[in-house]
Amino acid sequence: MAINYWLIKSEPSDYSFEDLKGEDDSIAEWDGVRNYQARNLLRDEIKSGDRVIYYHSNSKPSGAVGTAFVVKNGYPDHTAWDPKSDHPDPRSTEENPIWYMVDIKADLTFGRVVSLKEIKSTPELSEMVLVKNSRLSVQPVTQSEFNLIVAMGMD
DNA sequence: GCCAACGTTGGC
DNA sequence: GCCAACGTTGGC
Repeated sequence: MAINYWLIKSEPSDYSFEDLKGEDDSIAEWDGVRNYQARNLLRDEIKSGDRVIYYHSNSKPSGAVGTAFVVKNGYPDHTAWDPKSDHPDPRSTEENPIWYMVDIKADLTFGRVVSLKEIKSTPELSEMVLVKNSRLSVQPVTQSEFNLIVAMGMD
């Protein structure tokens, strides 16, 4: 089965790509997503083996900084029912989870940031969800968009 | 720090 | 089911 490509956003002051690389095996739970559109992707669409672009939002400059692999399919986000977590949601329970997450493992580290400005000024990338709906924190990208951004980041 | 765009909530 | 109010995201 063909793999799919995604882009995930994080504020580096919250959780950066370097933080991910600092985890055991460079693997982390991608928790805390509290948006239904993104949740549906995490629960239903994003599968182990898929590749993701890691994007730093609210940064200087904002942009893509590396890639990661999905290493675990969607499963309930247990931080939702932990009142001490950063993103508690009392409506979500172990019996009836609302929110989902996947596990990701850092892969390529770009030699430079592929900035949002550069993405916006690249005609081949003008259809990206990132450009059209800047708020979705987990979003699909095409294989050609993925490959082009990697090529730009690794050149 | 400002604020536009967007998603969610809740009154009716 | 509409929509105003509110909260959040994220570029700038």
